[in-house]
Amino acid sequence: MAAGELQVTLDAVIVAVTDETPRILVIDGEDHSPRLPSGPLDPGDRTLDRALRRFVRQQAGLEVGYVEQLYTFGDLDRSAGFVGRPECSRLLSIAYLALVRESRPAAGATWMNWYDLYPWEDQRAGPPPVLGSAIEPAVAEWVEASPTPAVRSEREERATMVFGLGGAAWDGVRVLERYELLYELGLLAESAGEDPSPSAGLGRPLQLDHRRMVATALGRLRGKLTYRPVVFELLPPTFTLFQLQRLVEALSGVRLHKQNFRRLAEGAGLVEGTGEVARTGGRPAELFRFRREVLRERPRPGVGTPWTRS
Amino acid sequence: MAAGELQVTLDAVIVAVTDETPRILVIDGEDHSPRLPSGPLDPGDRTLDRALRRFVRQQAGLEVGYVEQLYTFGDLDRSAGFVGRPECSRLLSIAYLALVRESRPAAGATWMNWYDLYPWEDQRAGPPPVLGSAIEPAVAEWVEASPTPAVRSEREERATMVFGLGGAAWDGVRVLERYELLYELGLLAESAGEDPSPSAGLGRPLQLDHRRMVATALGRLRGKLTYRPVVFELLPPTFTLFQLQRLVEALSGVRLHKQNFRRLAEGAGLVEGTGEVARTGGRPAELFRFRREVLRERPRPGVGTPWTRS
DNA sequence: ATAACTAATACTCCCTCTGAGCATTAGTGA
DNA sequence: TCACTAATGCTCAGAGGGAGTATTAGTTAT
Repeated sequence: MAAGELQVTLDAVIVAVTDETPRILVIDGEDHSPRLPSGPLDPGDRTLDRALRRFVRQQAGLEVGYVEQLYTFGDLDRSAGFVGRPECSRLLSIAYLALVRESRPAAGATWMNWYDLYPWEDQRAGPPPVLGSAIEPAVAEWVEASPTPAVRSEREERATMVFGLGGAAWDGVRVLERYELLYELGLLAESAGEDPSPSAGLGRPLQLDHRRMVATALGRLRGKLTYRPVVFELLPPTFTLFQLQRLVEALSGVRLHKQNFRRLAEGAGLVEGTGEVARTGGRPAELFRFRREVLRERPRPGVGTPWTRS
Repeated sequence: MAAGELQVTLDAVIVAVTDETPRILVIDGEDHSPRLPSGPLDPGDRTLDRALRRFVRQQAGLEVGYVEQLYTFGDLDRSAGFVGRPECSRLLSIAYLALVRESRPAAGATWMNWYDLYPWEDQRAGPPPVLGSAIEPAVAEWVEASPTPAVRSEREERATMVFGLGGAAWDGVRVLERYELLYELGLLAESAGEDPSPSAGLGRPLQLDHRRMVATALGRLRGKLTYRPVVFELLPPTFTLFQLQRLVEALSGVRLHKQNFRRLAEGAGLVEGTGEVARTGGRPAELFRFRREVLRERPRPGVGTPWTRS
């Protein structure tokens, strides 16, 4: 690969949720860490969208439904520290988010729990231990080590915003910003440099900057939940309200108040009961379906989540 | 240019607001319509961001502050109907949104009212006449012309969602969706095809698909207003609350309730008074400044707008 | 059978946010 | 001094949403 050469690929973050675990599809790298499904931009593809669906079909044997462009990555240091990629060539990757219902496994591809990549993002059982044991001390130290008061103020602001330190609110959407701060602090395997790094509990890396891409996807998805009915792309056509709630909790990483969730979902006209019931282990639950008409009634239908823990 | 060749550019939607008019920077095309500032991706640019700032400096003599990546356009039909571009070559454009404070004009570049591109988006003086005279009839006709009930239902849903027909709410953020529907209906100059097109009042086109890019930018900016304090990028360091309100109105295309706007801006801790006052023609107004601390206090600080007209 | 358990569903309370309007104040210019 | 302009202050009502209590309808263990 010559210096200055430009290579363009499409990368896909394919998300499915089974058993309250959000997963992404990764391709096993033999001696490397796993990587995202990714394909070249073929001159024959009329649209980028089609190109993406084509190579996802080829590589993962998957027919994706919902697809959305995420971000285009093209900085020169993307492959920093990664063997086999000269830094002088530019790698341009157009990342996509795709949601699928069924999670049929595919040859060479694996479903991977996305909280294995970002353990600190799963707050369903309260703040994860890594936060207190490794992250918050490191961030606090970084703030302390500020060379000037101005820098210190900047760092404080960032720490507060991003990790909700100092009693501030934790914003579930800021996945990427948290990832980037940890990256800068050298806490992640892919940024640790020569230091063997104390990356215990700080998640598994992916190839190149794919972990950053997935962070982008996660943040985007969490944000979109609240104003577009995207959850239903991940559900079977009929489901109980509790299933829906568990799904939203899995994606947002937060526990929700059951009764309020019901009220919200029904009150917003997001779902409607089918008369059928499902046996669930306790009192049988009514089965619901997505109410498409809500799109006509409300400008921004979605499932609200309290992003804040005080 | 050979078939199958790939050309990558960065395109910039640079926004400034003066006198309650949001404007974008365009480069005058001699015999074509205006185009966005756009530059090649240089191998020497370490990051895409820097590449953008560099060529904006070169082409428009402008130093931009806030910069955000918007979307990457790469479908094959992007240059459809545009002279001088064979359709077999793929044009990949990474579009950016940039906000600037001062609007010093630049040689070869002009500031253009963005509502000249989308007259239907400015609802500050009530629904613009084009909506009733041209758009709504055309959309209604399109719905009527549905071949099957299923298609009809889809079209109805889309018309309702996007243009707020049938008493539904108008969502200011859906700029791109409105543009795309009008495009599909053949109402816009760039989509009219052989038909000379009745594009009166339907806005001026830009080169290639640049009008679509600006629509993306506008929608994104309107959305971002509500949860990030981006407005202040467009304001001088010190301003009156009414100035701020006029700015938000200009961007969102909607009139706001003055007293409530004040309460909101102050109550949310978004701004703080400097003791100074400005002579405004009536009772002097206090000058305010952006309160940076709000970033630490609130997870998603922004100026709310009622996106809905019933 | 009956009790213990699980999970769904119903309802209440209260606080905040926000849309809308009325009222007052402090300047400018005829 | 009055008319006018624009800023500022205040009230009120309804919607939304966070949190808790109570009730119901099943399953499972004894």
